[in-house]
Formats: sequence, C-alpha cells, structure tokens
Amino acid sequence: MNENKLNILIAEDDLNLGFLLVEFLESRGIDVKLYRDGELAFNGFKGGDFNFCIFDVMLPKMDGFSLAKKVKIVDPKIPIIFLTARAMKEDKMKGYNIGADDYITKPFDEDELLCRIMAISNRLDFSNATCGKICQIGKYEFDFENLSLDFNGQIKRLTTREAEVLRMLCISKKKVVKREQILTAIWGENDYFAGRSLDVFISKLRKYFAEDSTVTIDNITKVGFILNC
Amino acid sequence: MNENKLNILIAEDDLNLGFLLVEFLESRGIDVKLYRDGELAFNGFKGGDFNFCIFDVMLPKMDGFSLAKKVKIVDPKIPIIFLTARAMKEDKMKGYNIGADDYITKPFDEDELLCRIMAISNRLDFSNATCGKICQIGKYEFDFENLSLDFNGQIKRLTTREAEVLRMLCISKKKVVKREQILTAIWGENDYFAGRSLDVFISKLRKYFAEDSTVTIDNITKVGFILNC
DNA sequence: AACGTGTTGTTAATGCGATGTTAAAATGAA
DNA sequence: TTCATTTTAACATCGCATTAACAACACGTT
Repeated sequence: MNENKLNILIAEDDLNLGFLLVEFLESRGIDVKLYRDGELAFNGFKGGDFNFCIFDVMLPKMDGFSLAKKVKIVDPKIPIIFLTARAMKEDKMKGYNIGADDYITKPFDEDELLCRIMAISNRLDFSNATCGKICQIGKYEFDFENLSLDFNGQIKRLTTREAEVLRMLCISKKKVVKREQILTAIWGENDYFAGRSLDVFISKLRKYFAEDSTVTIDNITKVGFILNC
Repeated sequence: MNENKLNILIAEDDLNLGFLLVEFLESRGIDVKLYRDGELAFNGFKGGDFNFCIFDVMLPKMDGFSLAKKVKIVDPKIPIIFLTARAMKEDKMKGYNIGADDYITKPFDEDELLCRIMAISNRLDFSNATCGKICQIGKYEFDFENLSLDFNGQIKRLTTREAEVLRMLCISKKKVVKREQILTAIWGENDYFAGRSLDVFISKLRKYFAEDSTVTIDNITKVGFILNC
C-alpha cells in the first residue's frame, strides 16, 4: 500500500545525460538511482527495491540487453525502457523480445520520457511488490530487517543468506519460486555450485520451521521451491 | 475467463493503411475491426468487446483525441496507441495526458507496432489478482506458472512435463492439437519414443481429471488430442 | 464379420539426474 | 588468532521421464 511510489534504476554511462535525468525525475518526486555500467547496475538492482528501469543499450561491462535479461529473471514483471542513439530496427526488436516496455531514441525530450514512464507505471500492479518488513509464516514471525525468526517469543537469529532466501520464498508465499530466480537474485549467477549452496540453505530453513508442521518448503523438481503455510 | 485474446479496434481514415494493418494483425491471430471515422469508431466500440485501441489522430467526424476521451470514460483502463503523421511534441503530450499508452509516428514499421502492442498487452491485467496465467478446465483451475491443478481448493501438484503438455492442450481448448506439434514443441523431436512418452503423460492427465466427467482428453487417431470441457 | 496391422491406453520397472543432508574446507571479519 | 558464515565435497535418497511390456482399440482389407 505504501509502495505506490516509483523507484527507478537508471543505467547510463553518459554522466551528463544521467545526472540530467536524475535531476529531472527527482524534481517530479520520483526516487532515482544512477549507475554508470551494467555490472554496477545489476548489483545495485539486487540490493535495492526498484520497480522501474531505464537502461542505455550501450554500457560498459555489460550491455543494456544482457542487463535486462538478468533483471527480468529476478523480477519478470518489472518495466524496462531502453535508451539508444541508434534507431536500428533490429535493436528495437531485440529489446522488445527481451521484454522491453518501451524504446526511446536519443536525443529525446524529457517530458516525453516522463509521459512514457507514467503511461507504463499507471498499469503497474504494485499489490504484491512488498510483503512488508515482517512476515507471518505459520506460528513464526520473520523479520527480514532484523534477521530474526520469532517463535512464541523465542528468537532464532538468521544469517544474511538464510534471510535472503527466506525473504524470496516469503514474497511469493504459496507460489513457486524458481531456482533460477533465487540464484540470479542472491548469488548473481546460476551455476552448479550456487545451486548446491541454495539446497544447503533450504535444508537449514526447513530445520528452523520443524516445530510447526503446517509450514513446509516443498521442492518442485527442476523448477524451484514453494513455501507453504 | 479466457479473455487473454486481443481484440483491437482501429480507427483510421486512410483505408490503404487501414486494410494493411488489419491484414497484418489478423495474420498474427489477432481480432481486429476497422472504422474509418471517429463516430463510427465510437459506436463500434460501444457495441463490441474490445480490449485495445489504435487511433489515428486525424479522423473525420471526431478526432483521435476526442475519441480517446470518450472511450476512456467507458473503459478507463483500455490501452490506446495513437498514430500520427506529425511528430509534434504538443500532440504527443496531449495524447499522453488523455491516457495514451504509446505514440507512433507514420510511416512506421508493422513489426514494431506489433511489438509495442505486445509490450503493452503483456502488462495488461486481463484477470483479477492472479495475473492471467490461470486456465479454467471444468471444475479445475490450472496454473501453469505454479504447476498446480486446483480442484475445490484441493491442490494437485504437476511435474514440468505434465504442465507443459496440459498447457498446449489448454491453449487450443476444444481444438485438435497435433501430436507432431506437441512433440516438436516439448520434446524437440518427433520419434517413436517421444510419442510413447506423450501417451503416458496423456494417460496421467486423464487420471487427474477423473473427478469431473465433463473434462475429457480425446484422441484423434494418427492426428492428436483434444481437451474437451 | 473376421482378420491383421498399426496406434493408443495403461501400468510397472528402470536408470539417471536432482535434491537432502551432513561434514569438511574455505573465506572473511573482529 | 578465533569465530561465524558460506561454499564445496561426499554420500544417501528420492522423484521423474523414459522405456518396456502387454492390453485394448481403430480402421482398412478381405
């Protein structure tokens, strides 16, 4: 309910344009964070709580399309607008296939960009964006900020990783959370070892919930996990 | 329920362009209706069941913006794309203020228009909270993303393959889905063993639907299967 | 109708890859 | 260093898609 506020991540290496954008959008009451290359942007994205992205297509370290692909794995619904100097059709198609919501050719008009952002965000469904800081899981209370799991006043302290994994399961309670999504969002990469690591944490979490049998973390082979409670 | 199908109203007085658009979109499996002036378009809109609009800005009888305003009163959420020959900023702003979702300057590329339509319609909330991927099959509710089959709140979990096969049958409910099509799409090859495997999965799915006799998966020898419900 | 051939229905056995779990190594912060 | 935490390794277990095997069926031919 409180998260109806736009929180935009911008990835743009031309800092002149970048700062201009930041200033303009902030003047309109929008939260903005600027990153100057693809990798920084992705790390920023993992850490932050963004609900909108604007990516330059050409970026150092990782180009806008690759960045979009990874971001879409973590949050498939997040809207992305691409900025590009070129007006190539192939580029546009590529962007749309990845799931671009819009495409703007530089130089562009700031007001028009704002209009496009608004047009898209008006359709946004913020409803399940955040499940609050504290999440009820069966008889447990999970506080992500405090890394704590409270069971009848008995407080179990979680490690960062444990909390991160549990948070992802919590956000989509009773829904399948894909392995790929968790791995990309938390480990940043989706390889064998990260995968095994995730399994270890799932195993740990299950133990923590052992005292309330209504809480289970179920596996869907080859797909992911579901937190049921 | 399964209004996941696009039904587009086009208002365009240049009939060359109009018919071209209709033909192109219909070839992509989209329902389209063309009107050649603003008033006809609005009457058509009231009578029909459209979920997407494309308006030329300059139209006889009633211009695109006025048309949009009236349409938005009837259905405030309906997406509208404007077409215009002019690339005037004022026009664009006016369009966005009315609630345009996009803005395309003529001449434009048909593929790009399709991409933009898709980008917008993908964000569309066709159903209620549960974002659209759910399919009603008799008394069952099939959720492909969650690999679940809900019967009166009783949830049966599906495996990846089961869900994939069921999805293909669902997409063409009550229509023949060719063996070849399923095999190529899911198994990637159309040989004897893949075929037998498919038969095994069909058999499993039939069992899952045993509790509602109105749901049947019928075989068409040498051709494929039909999901009837 | 009876036959024969190829197709489909169904169940069960198999084998492999994915996951569960625990413990040991690595990492890294204090 | 020590301690907490995460990663890697090693082994146990489980679930799933495939394969096999046989029964039932469809359909064209005689």
